[in-house]
Amino acid sequence: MDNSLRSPRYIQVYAAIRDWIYQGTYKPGQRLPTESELCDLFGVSRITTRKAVDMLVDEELVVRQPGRGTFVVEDLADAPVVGDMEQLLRKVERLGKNTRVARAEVQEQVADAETRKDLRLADGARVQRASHVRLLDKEPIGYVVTYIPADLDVRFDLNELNESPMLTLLERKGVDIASCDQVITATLADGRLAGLLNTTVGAPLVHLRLMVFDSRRRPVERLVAWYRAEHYHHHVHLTRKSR
Amino acid sequence: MDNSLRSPRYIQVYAAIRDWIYQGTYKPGQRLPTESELCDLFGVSRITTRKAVDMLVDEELVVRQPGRGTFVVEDLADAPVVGDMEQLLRKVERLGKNTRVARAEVQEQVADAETRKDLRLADGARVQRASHVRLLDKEPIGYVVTYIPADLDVRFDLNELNESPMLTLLERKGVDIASCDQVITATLADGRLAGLLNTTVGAPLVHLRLMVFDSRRRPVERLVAWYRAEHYHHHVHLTRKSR
DNA sequence: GGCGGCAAGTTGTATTAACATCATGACCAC
DNA sequence: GTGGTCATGATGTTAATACAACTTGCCGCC
Repeated sequence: MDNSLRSPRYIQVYAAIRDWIYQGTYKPGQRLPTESELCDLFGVSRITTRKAVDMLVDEELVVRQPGRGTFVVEDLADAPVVGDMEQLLRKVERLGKNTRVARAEVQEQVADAETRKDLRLADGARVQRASHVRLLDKEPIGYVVTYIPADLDVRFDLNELNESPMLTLLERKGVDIASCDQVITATLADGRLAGLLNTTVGAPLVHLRLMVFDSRRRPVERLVAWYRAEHYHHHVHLTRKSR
Repeated sequence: MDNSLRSPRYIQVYAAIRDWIYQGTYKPGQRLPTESELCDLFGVSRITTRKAVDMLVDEELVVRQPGRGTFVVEDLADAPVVGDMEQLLRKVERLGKNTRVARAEVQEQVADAETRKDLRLADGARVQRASHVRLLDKEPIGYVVTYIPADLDVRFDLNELNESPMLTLLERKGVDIASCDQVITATLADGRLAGLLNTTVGAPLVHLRLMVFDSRRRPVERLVAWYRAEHYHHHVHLTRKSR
């Protein structure tokens, strides 16, 4: 490692490994050299190497497997934006405090095909389905439907759901929420949604789908929501660790 | 720190400080105890403390100022989701390779009011405005307009813009891209957009606004885009560092 | 009075060291 | 053969320590 450069060594190591990956020296699924081999290769200590690899892990460019090694992730091609879920949890919690719910419903039922697929359930499996309209200053801003596998053994009643969002409740009930996938797109209000959201048919809506997983990557919640566009702005802030 | 718990010490320290912040023990703008004070408070080494604070910095809950201290960020309330910009850069680069552009235009002009505000320009300041329709398999999927301050002293021609997205070009020309803010919402196609995107008036569109900043937080690009909803799904993957 | 430089305090980077946890395969006892 | 045990090597966590870079305020010199 060249010490005359301004950038710290761990950045240089990070950039070098990152370039290996993007240039195909190490291909998806392949194992990287072990950390001590990397130490020897770059002539740095293990802490420095680990800090570099930590950055790659944060970017989800590589995954570490204790006892086995560090591997380039399989799906480099269309990796989604990666962020920190802690923020979503706080955001949802705040939303729950600053808004009210209306038309709340909850029932246990047999899962429909799409829910079965997303939650990886067998035919005829049961789910808890909860839905509500969310109000900001008595004005409806979104319609939210959530599905929870019945075999998760967590039950909700209407009072709870009026108080806190499902995600907050899940956590409070001890479900170890670990990650989620969020897909956002645009759609139009049909007659039913227009009625629920007090808007006109054809109004622009933000359509959000959320899958929540526990630490063993089992799906624990499926959420589908429609928000009135004028009340929903999905804000993402991205920063760069280095050059 | 309790060693009998399964979670590592740096996670415990992280959670403790995080809770201080959320519970108002340390308020926005306030300085946290110094790292060595934190070490004494929790009875851990500086490495452990730093790792905990690193996590808070990643979440943008606190900012470090070398030589001064570590401070709680000012705007806790509606902090956007924070992620890694490296991924966006790669994504944009791939998009440039997998799609084509049509109706590309570029010209230097006086900035309109909104662009002036976003790019923090004075009255009468000039910008380069570039616009194009992006095609996937000859089908228009989005209409993109970008504004670059003229005093950035970076010039583009149509050939370049046909080849690579603006963000890729900016980086290639040596602009040190450091962070960005992205806001996504839904809207409807008006007559002009419907024509450009080969769709109908009233079709659902994903509306994206992007502000790009350099390492000194100066705005270097403003991007406004409309994508046909069926061709744009904003995918976010969030993971959790701990409990 | 103003300016420069020094000292103290804080974060930034880096090393060496040790032990814990996990996965794997070889080996041995049954 | 089957199953348990152990050694090995990988990542995970933590410690003690040192020096560098930066900010700020104090203090003395001019």
